[in-house]
Amino acid sequence: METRELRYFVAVAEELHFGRAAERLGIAQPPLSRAIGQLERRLGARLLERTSRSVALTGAGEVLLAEARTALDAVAAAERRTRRAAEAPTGGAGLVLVSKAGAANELVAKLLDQYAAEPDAVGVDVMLVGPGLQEQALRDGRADVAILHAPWDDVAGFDTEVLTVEDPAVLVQAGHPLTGRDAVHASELEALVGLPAPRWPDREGRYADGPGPEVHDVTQLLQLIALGRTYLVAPVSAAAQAGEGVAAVPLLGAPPVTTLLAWPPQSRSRDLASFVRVATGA
Amino acid sequence: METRELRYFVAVAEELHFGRAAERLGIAQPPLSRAIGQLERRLGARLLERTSRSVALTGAGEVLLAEARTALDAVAAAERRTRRAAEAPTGGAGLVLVSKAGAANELVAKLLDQYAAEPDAVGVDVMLVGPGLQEQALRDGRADVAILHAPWDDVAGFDTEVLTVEDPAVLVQAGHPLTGRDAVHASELEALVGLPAPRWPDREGRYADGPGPEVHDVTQLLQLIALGRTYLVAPVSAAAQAGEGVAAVPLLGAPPVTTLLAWPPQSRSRDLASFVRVATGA
DNA sequence: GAAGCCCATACCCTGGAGGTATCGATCGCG
DNA sequence: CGCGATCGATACCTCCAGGGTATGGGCTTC
Repeated sequence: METRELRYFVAVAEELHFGRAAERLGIAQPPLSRAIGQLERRLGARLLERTSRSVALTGAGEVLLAEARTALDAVAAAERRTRRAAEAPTGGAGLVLVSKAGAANELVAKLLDQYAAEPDAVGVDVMLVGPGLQEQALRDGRADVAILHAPWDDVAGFDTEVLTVEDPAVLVQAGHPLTGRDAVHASELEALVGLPAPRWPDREGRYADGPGPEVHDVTQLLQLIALGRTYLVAPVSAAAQAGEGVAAVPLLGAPPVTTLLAWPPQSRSRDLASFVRVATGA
Repeated sequence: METRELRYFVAVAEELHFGRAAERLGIAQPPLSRAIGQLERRLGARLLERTSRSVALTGAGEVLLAEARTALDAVAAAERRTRRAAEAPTGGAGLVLVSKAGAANELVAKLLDQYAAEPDAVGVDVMLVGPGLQEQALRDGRADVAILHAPWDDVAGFDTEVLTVEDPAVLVQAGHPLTGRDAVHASELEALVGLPAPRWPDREGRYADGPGPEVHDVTQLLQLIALGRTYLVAPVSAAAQAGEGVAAVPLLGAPPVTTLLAWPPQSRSRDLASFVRVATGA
């Protein structure tokens, strides 16, 4: 199977419409129909159930959609990381670290300082993205190593090292009724806080429907908290840099927040290995 | 990048010889030279340093080799799993479980029985391979779920659930001096056992050089142990099924052996999920 | 039943992948 | 030092696969 075929199939599977998929791919509809037909014939599997009015995925089609996405990510990662490896000696960054915008700032700063002091250190670019998007950056090669927060971020499929374990806290507007309390229990959180959770964009930059403000970075989020429009559950350390107008209340009965370093398991890069070694204090 | 280009590059990178790589790929040498040249031009990166007498990987080339291997595995997995998904309703196996030949037999049997009793159970094929080859089967889609043994097998990159934790033991010929002892400490194992470790084939079916007999399944290995030609460190449960002529001595000072279930993290298959649920006793 | 939507088929054309022949550089050897 | 052998690169040709346009044919909708 060629990546072109996988790209074509993913486009059709996502659009469930040959015409729109072809437009998205920048080709005409007939070649797309043929390409999918050939793919089905060679796999010996029906991937799409189509009538002249609708297109639907078969079971095999759903399997291929999931597998094709990860395969295409792996190919994209190969291309990006190779490009970066070639540029690295001539001024490009040797490593890209991705973190949640606004999170774990102190930790990251300390980490970068420590690493920069190493004799064989290479340049490190820091990339900041919304929650849940770091994993994607790691998978498709835009980043080499990520700061993740279990249990919120999905750690599956990466090598990890734990950096810190912290208790969670609720961040609300200063003066909110909750701030009068010593702590909140997770089970009563929703009722007591009385505010909608913020909504972050997904990997295509779109927002799901629902209550709660749309946010795309932490500065913006902290302002919205200070204005009493939303709240946030975060590690206690985040409360320190929240600033004016925001108060933190310890959250009980919730799992601790583990900050960890994650990287793709097949990475055998010398630079990455030495970065991880420094980060884990070995 | 197309998978064809990645296959070509991997062939050259592994052979470090355009002629042999072309032969392996079943094409002539000139198109291969051109394809690599084009790849380098499009990536803007020199991948191979070649003189008329030698071919060597550049830094970028090494990165691409590692990344390309995992990308090609992902593509192969997409193809295999799609094929299997299409065959499943008509008699093919819905799931493929891969385990080390001869290991954890009882556990696996119990697991399969429990799962088969589920209302929505699908057929499960069991695939047995040599140590260290299960991960590859999982990565390239020949299997959906594996039984692995930490810390011997490499768990990186998979979702896992722990099944059992056991103490390790040394399996030697019955009557071996060691069998007179209550236990052995890991640090003194090599000196006391006085035998070479067995050698298993790697992913291409080749054996590394060194002392110790070449083995490719556990029956064969147990016979060799009974003949006093080699020894094995295994979880204590393995000793039970070792049979005549083989004795087990507890091994101290070594990490416990964790038997775990592993599967590719992106798998969203309903069947796999229910298998894992049964296996973890939830 | 007329119109519109949408996927499949028919047919043509071009780019690029693959083949053969050969060059040019390098190394070993007498 | 010159000769042959080795090996990657280049030149040139062929052919097919991937892409385009035109159109058919099944459904749905008023």
